[in-house]
Amino acid sequence: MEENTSNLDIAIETIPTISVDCVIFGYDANELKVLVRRETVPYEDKVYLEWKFPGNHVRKDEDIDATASRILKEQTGLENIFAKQFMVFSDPNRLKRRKQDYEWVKPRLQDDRVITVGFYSLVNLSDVDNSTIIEDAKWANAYENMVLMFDHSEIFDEALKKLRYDLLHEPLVFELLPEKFTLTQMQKLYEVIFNTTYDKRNYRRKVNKMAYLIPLDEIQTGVSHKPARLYSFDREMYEKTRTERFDFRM
Amino acid sequence: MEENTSNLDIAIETIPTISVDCVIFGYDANELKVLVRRETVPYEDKVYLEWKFPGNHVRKDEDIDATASRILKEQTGLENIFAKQFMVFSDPNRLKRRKQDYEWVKPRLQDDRVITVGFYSLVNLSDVDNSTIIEDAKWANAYENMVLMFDHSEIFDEALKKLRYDLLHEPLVFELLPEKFTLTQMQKLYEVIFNTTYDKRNYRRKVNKMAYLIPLDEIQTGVSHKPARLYSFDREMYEKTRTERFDFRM
DNA sequence: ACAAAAGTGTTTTGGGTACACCCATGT
DNA sequence: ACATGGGTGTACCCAAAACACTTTTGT
Repeated sequence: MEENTSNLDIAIETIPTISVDCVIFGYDANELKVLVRRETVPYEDKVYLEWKFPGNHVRKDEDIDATASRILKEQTGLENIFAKQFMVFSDPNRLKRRKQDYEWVKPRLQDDRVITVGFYSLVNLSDVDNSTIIEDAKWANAYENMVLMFDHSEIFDEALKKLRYDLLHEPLVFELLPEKFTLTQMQKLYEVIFNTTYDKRNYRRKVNKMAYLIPLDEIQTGVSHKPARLYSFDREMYEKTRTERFDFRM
Repeated sequence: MEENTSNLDIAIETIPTISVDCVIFGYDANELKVLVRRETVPYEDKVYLEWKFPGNHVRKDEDIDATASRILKEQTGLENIFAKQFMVFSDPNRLKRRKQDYEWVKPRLQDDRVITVGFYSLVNLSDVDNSTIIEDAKWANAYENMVLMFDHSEIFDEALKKLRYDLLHEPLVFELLPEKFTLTQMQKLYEVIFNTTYDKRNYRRKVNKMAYLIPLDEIQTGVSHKPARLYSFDREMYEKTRTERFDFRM
């Protein structure tokens, strides 16, 4: 679960049996992406190229949200981005499901049983400087159904389920959008995450009722068509006007 | 986090840094209840009577669902009852928030840092034989706002939030009802959990659309008024007819 | 002028909500 | 006969969904 720290550091600083794994979703060019890291896994005279989500052990003095923030900073260079725990994965054999994976991870562990807390996160890809920050990592299409190490495919499924669930009940969509965005950008984002399409007029009627969606005196530039009005999200207004039963279903 | 096992057993069998705490909800006589255990906490020449949720460390060979099942069996005598993880609590100081609590728990721990996974559970109180099973425990009114040990008040708040959330999106209500129930019992249960009231006719119109709610050729007995028809939940029918967006909102 | 996306209203349908009386049973 | 909860229908309003054309800009 640990790639960036030596065994000695683990012994000194971390809890050997608890890790955090992060499913980092990003949005770009009408595609939902997810960050995976490449690992070279030598096994029986072969070398496998495999992929997994970034993860890390929990340090002795931090809570799991701090662990997740630390991982997100390392992977994306960003701080204060949205992240949320969604599920604990605790199968005693979760690291041993394939021999080569277990052989790869064993020397990095102090204990062969690691319970991991899954976090999902949303980042706006235009905020990420891919060239400098990310090595041995790629933004994969989230619907590509990659084979991942350990139980990470299962972790992905649960993360996507929870992302969709939460997106309908919390204003998460604004974590994925730039500060100023068009209504079409917002609509496309829902469409790509829920893998569907919405009627433009009905969609706009619905979002126009949201008092916390502020139309700006500003329009798109650099597009070869009628430029769209930009909007921003007013979190304060949202907190003031939200109701218990509110939902973001489109 | 551990009351029923000696320190030696912990050393042999369990993971010292990970526990499961269970918020067990039960329904009876129009009241939502929650199971708390009494602990006697001696501190500075006084003895405090305090309450907490039942919890236990995770054993080396079990996943956290098995840990939760084990706790539920110990506390209620019931097996195969609904339980669901809802959140991880990982504040490094969560056991040290009050001195007397920490002094009490310290000798029961191998490690002063324990991360706990919160589970909530739903039981039908008519299935529980309180007289024989539960010692040093009581079913408290869930809305009593008890002061609990450690971070257990926070755990309760999150459990109730998740219970309500899930109740609207999964057929959990049937875990709390007896096998055969009346529509009024079902309505009262929603009302007590959401602390509100619903119109009887509108409520019935809504549930009558649920194909998996089977009217039986059987009526209540022993009531001094018109006896109500009994219904049962057909889980197979539910699985067949449920849709992605289904919800149980009343 | 053309391409490309922005922006805008009406109609139909179904669900949510508010509301009051008679019925069947036990005591 | 009375008390108690069981059981039922209608009217209004609003939200969801289906559907097509004009506008503005860049090239």
